[in-house]
Amino acid sequence: MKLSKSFGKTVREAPADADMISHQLLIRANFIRSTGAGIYTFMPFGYRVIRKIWAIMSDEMDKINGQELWMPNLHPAPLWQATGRWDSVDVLFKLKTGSREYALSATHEEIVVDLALREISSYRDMPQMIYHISKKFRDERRARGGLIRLREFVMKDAYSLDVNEAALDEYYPEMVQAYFNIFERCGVTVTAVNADSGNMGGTASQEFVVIHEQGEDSFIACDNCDYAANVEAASFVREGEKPSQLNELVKVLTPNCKTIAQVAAFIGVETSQTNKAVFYWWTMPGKEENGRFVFGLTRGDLDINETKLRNALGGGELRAATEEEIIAISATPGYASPIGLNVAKDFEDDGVLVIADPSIEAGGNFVVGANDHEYHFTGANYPRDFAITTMADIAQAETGHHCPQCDGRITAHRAIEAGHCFKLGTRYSEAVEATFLDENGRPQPIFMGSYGIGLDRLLAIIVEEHHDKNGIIWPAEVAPYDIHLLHIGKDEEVLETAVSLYTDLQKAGFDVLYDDRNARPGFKFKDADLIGLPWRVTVGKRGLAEGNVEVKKRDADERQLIPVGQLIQFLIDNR
RNA sequence: CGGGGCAUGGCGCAGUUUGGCAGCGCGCUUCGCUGGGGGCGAAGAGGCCGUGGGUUCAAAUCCCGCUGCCCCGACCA
Repeated sequence: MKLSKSFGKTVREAPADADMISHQLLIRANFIRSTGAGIYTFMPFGYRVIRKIWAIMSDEMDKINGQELWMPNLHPAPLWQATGRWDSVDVLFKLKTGSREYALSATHEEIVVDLALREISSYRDMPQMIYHISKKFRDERRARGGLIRLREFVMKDAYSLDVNEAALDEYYPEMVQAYFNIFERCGVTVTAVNADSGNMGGTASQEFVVIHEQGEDSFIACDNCDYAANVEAASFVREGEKPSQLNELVKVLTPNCKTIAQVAAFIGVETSQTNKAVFYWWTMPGKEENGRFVFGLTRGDLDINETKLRNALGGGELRAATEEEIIAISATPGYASPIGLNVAKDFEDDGVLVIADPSIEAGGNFVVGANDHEYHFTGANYPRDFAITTMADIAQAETGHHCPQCDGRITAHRAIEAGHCFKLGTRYSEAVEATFLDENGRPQPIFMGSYGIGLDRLLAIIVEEHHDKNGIIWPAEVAPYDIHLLHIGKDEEVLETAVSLYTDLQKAGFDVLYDDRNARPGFKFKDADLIGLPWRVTVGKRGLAEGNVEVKKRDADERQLIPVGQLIQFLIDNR
């Protein structure tokens, strides 16, 4: 490609509101252009990188017996209604035309399970793994970070179909390894962590995360062992002992102490010597009218993780309870505890659902609300002084907590989610009765797995990890071109040499970007650094007088003079 | 969806406080000089000041509504 003919051009300044480095550099270097919030055009350079990543993914998927196909992006509504996700997936783009309704492809489980229903009839038809690379559309409430969170994006999604859970369990690690291979070939350092499977449903999932302070995800990793998990799935040891002697329950006046920090300071104890109550209104999907009050209880120094709480409840939606709802269960906002409330004995019982974190037993003689305005109790102990409905791990893991696997401490990291693997099990196949006949002629549900990586996000992550103050530094396998060729000055011999190198390098199998513009050298060098191809070859009068051209790797400081005749062999040797 | 910010030529910005000719840098066109890290000079093109209403002799500037974009949070397959 001759730079003088390429579509679009590099710009000196990125839009001021581009916050992430990848966003700034990709715009400046003419890889992407914004078309709307969370909607981008891939310019020719950017699209070449997408195709390079695409090739890596196809290669790794094919190696584990994947078959690439191409599924549609317009999904008839009945397919999504059949799995129940037409109503439960709130980022789904829906279209209506006449009497027909469609969803834009937010993901492709519905299409796959529909295909499986038609194509898989016997255990002999499995195992299968199919995948494709195509557009996804999600009505994100807030697109952000350039290519990090988009409304329209490109995803590689793969789906495995197996006869039973054991077969899925056996295949799953191959996919995880393929994921590590993909990320490694793209030059990205990932950590695999156990994660919550969220709306996807299923039995297990792993997230591939890249540590990044501007990431929107966070995960927990042990400083000492290999324990790692998304905060929504991370556990930790509740440190603290029950006191040997239980104090008496005493009601004390605590004026203006509505927060844990205030009451702890007023009484003169650590926040870990208190209990924290958080109130939610919980609704199961499709049963909005049958909402229930949920009382979440943890030790005062810990926070409730809503996803963990939701999982403890078996799903559904949570929102903060209103003051009226709190008063309606006879609790006092700011001074609440389960003491004196009609606590449900179990989920069937009508009382108040109290979900408590085990941390309320790691300690004792707590300060808790007295359900009376401006009063707290001291010396509160479970189960002596109050009942709960159930105990569950609902507290958020934080930096400094004790690792659940070893003696180490855990640290919370901000991260970008680069990929996700789910063991879906029979969540989708049962919804549409996608079954097959086993060896005994009995119908069995298909066991599915689904595995996704966002290509645009991955491209952005590559830039986040591979750049310097001058521009992008593309890893060789994903670079849009191999060589940035440029000439300096107007000297006839220089021009002729550059033009013939342009042809010869391409004949030797290299992808070459030739800066043939009549521009000053500094200008060309700045552009070369910005675009960030692995090799820069400079033809100038000075070097050529000695029969040399200058070769520089983008990520190295030193330049080498190579005789023109040996350039191709040099580049092949150093590929 | 809650909070905050921004909207002036392709990009980056000034001008808005205190209403009175729409400006600067980069980029673009033409010409000349220059030629190893975004060079210099000269002459040009390009803007309904996001949008709808209002106040006023007069609105980029003041008032009200709307839209778009960015950031934080919530949510997230």
